[in-house]
Amino acid sequence: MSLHENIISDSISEYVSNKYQVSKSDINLVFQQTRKEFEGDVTLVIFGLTKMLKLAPPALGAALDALLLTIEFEGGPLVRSTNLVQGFLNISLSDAYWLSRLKQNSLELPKTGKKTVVEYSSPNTNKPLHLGHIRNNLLGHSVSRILEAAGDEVVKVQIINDRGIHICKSMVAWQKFGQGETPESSGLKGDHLVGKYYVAYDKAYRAEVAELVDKGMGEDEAKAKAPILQEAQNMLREWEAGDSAVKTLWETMNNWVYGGFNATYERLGVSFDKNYYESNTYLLGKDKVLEGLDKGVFYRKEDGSVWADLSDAKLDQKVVLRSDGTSVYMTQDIGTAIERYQEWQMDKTIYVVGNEQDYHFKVLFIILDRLGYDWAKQCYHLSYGMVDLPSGKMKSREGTVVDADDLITEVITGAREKTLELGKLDASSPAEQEALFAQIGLGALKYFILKVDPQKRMLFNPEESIDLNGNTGPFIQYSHARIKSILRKAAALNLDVTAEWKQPKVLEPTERELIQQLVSYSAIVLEAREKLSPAVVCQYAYDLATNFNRFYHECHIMNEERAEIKQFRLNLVGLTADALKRALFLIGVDAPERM
RNA sequence: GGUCCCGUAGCUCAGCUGGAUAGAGCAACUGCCUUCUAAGCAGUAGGUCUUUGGUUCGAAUCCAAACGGGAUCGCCA
Repeated sequence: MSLHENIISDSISEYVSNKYQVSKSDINLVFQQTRKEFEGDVTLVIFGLTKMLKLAPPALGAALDALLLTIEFEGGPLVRSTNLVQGFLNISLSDAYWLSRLKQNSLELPKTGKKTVVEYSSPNTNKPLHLGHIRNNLLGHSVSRILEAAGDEVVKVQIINDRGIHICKSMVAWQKFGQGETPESSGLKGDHLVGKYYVAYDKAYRAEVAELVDKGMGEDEAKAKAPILQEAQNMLREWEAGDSAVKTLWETMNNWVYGGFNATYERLGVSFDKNYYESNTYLLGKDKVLEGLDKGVFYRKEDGSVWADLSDAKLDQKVVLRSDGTSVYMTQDIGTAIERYQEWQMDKTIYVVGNEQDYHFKVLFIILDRLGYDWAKQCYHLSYGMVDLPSGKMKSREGTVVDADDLITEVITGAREKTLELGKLDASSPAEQEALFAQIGLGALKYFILKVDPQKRMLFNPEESIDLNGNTGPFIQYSHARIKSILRKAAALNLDVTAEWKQPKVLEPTERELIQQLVSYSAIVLEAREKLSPAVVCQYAYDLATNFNRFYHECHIMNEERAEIKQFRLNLVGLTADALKRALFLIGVDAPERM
């Protein structure tokens, strides 16, 4: 609730509770933003009150009107005027109030003293990153920045799934077909090189299965007995046994992949404070499962496999250790969670993982709870929807996956073409221009993805993702650059943008709207933290940019003749630029000084 | 089949702790660059908020069911 809502609310509660002998706690006032077609800044919905007090809206409205006009704020009236339409009391606040709010507005929020670990990305090391990872990365990174802006201490981590049969498949294929190829010799990015052999594996595997089926073997049997699969399985066993040749190859190929991932992360502008590797944590998970078995949290079947019985939580049985004693996905997530808590003692953990794993995390959190970890209740799965393409769902087997590196290159190319088309580039160096194209292209891509509510499945249309007009990242960047241009002009004339302004007699409507938007910044950050949704920030940034553009169109700034008003407007747009830049920062988008 | 998520304009999305005539952008059509960046501003047109029932003074919003789309229920990760 904002300041004026609190003041008005207190005042009305006091009045009503005294006059009508009702408890203050029963008085629930509903505020909403006044609709455009009515005059006012904020609207109090009084249906609830009229019902509780058994009064007609006009009678109550008149009483409240008189009351509101007496409220003082810093020596002047808080409320300029009100009007009642049915059960809606539209309230216009005084300009003095808004200007005071603007002067005291801060874009810094107090520290909460809470520590949050955000896990995101979590790639497998057998193939390059794709569009799905991009949504994941942008969400994780943006949520981290939002939490930080809201005052939390944030630790960004990724768990790298660096071990398992999928890696062995790439390794086997590289051994068979690779002829010693390396990123250097092939000129391929390391993750793409390893991905190439994962594809080669799959191709060989399917050929072998088809051949076995031709020879009369059943399909299921053929799938299990294809020689190349057996080679991969054998390699996994050798890996687990610590075979040095296998380990060396594994390390080599994984390092190629890490080099590739890091390059992609850097282009995307995301980062991590710490990496966890499944190869380091899966054994801890196994120990913890065995402890849990002793404590009766799990049970062992005759074949030796270990299970969690979650039927009392309306879930199924879930395997946590295979009959041969090796770990499954759940095992290592248990280990990682425990290790991480020991390391950070965090108040909250957020797992940014796609919604296809809703069930997995539900189970994981229950198991952690049953193992006796009270922090299990502070674990949260930030579940996001799949990314669809206009052609349908992404499927790696059908080659319809959008590669992350290709996509980044494409949006930058798109930004370059469209910017050159507009022909608005200042005389800047080629390097500076390229940097700008990257800022704009990625701004478009990030905004396009983050403006959608994380929980929803989204359609990714490559053409629309590089749009520069309308509700897009570049529109917001442009609004910021426009202000910067004005401020440069002011600086050239030795005008001090940060100097104190004198209060204009009357605010223009577009000025007032811009101020209202500016002072709601901190509330928006808190809402975004509450909802863990960068989309909230996107909407805010867009609204703020729209408000600025309307103001810009209605009011002169540098051409304003009245010096005091000019000074005020310079201040106002300066503050707007700051807020725009901060909001963009929260969604990982750069704010160019000119464009 | 069980569980979970989604269904709003031609398209992509807001709005969902119940409130006024359901909002943006794109696409279509009209205006506005001899004053601060037209990547902009103003406007026209476009909707039985999937359907049905319920709760309520009031439902896109809450509840139930149906229909449609998706995910998941592996000793894969």
